[in-house]
Amino acid sequence: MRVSRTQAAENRETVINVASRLFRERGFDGIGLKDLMKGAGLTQGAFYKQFESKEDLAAQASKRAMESATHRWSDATAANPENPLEAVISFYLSMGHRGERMDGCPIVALGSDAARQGQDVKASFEAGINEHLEILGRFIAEANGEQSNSKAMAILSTMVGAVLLSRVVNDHDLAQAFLDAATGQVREAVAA
Amino acid sequence: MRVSRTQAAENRETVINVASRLFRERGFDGIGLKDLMKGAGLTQGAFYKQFESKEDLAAQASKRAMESATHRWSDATAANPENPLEAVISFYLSMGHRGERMDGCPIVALGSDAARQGQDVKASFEAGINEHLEILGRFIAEANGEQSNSKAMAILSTMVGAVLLSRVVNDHDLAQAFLDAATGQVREAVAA
DNA sequence: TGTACATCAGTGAACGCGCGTTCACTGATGTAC
DNA sequence: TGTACATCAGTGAACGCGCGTTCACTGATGTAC
Repeated sequence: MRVSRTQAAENRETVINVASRLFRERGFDGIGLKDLMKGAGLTQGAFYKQFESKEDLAAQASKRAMESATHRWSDATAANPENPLEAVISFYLSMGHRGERMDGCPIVALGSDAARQGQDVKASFEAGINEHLEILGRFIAEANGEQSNSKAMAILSTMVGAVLLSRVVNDHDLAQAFLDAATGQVREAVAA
Repeated sequence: MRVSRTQAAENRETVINVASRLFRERGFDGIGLKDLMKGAGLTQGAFYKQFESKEDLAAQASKRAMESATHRWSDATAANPENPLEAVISFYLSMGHRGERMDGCPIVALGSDAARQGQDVKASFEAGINEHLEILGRFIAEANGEQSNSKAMAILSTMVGAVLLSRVVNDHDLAQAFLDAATGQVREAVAA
């Protein structure tokens, strides 16, 4: 049965939000359209009224996931507005973040998968990464007055790699050691 | 028809080698047993004479992929034996490595997928990561006399993150910038 | 403002297909004597 | 060393299942008058 335009638009947003979380948890290939739509309270048949293909949804959901990641950075800095960089670092390089794949950084959760996707998905990631770099660059400038894009890239690399490595090992102590080592190096890089 | 024990053992090794490459290229969910066996010159029916399940193969192939990654590090250092650390850094953080998912570092190619797998796959990664850390630690000690596990972890994090980030963006220049930024930071970290 | 009709978001079944896994069978290999 | 038999790696078809996608249908929404 037909549904109002605003309701349809809301449903679309819900599907994208649900997908952005379930893709992160299970991978693009790890969850089907049926379960994705069910998570949004709809049936699979409605999917193609809103999206061109699963790949199309993957691109939309990747964009949404990256946007929600920048929101989480904002939330983290709200707790420590005097030192936003330190706030981001300690949130990102925490065992809490390691544990929540579904709501955590999409680069870590989906990076290996995204590298195999088409250019639309990569464009979503690229846009989000540029946004992340801009925010990081601003915080670094606040911390030491230096305007360095390269430093932001190196720091993002270290943080992404450390959380990824912490997730692929069983050993909690080793996972923690990666996060700690990265924290130390990032702090040094900022100060340098 | 039956095949000699040595032939059967060789076939098993071939399947593991093929899987270690195809999993890296397409992900654990991106390639089926039929194509995996075909890549080894066998039919799918033979699979369960050699492996318990696809997950079992994933664990074996992950182990093999990590081992072949350490071999590549050795090859890289053979080209520049006086500065093995620099040899590894410049090989790992290159656009060439970015482009060859199938033969490149499994942590980058499969890290996000591995984080969703069972403990056997993670154990394979963990063992390979420890091996990588040991090699890195040795090279760092050669370079500056310092014995620091933490430094090896931070450097590995930076390198893994940089290649992952370079792969999820379409823009070649941005990809190159991530590799360059990481190269700079890793060199500084070694010198520090 | 009220009525008649066209639109279209959502439903649920169906499509063909490839998946991981199982199985009866084959025939060369390995073993027992 | 030669023969008879048991073993078992590999074959190819079949299993049930879930996948992404399509489609006829429904009925409330939106539009035209």
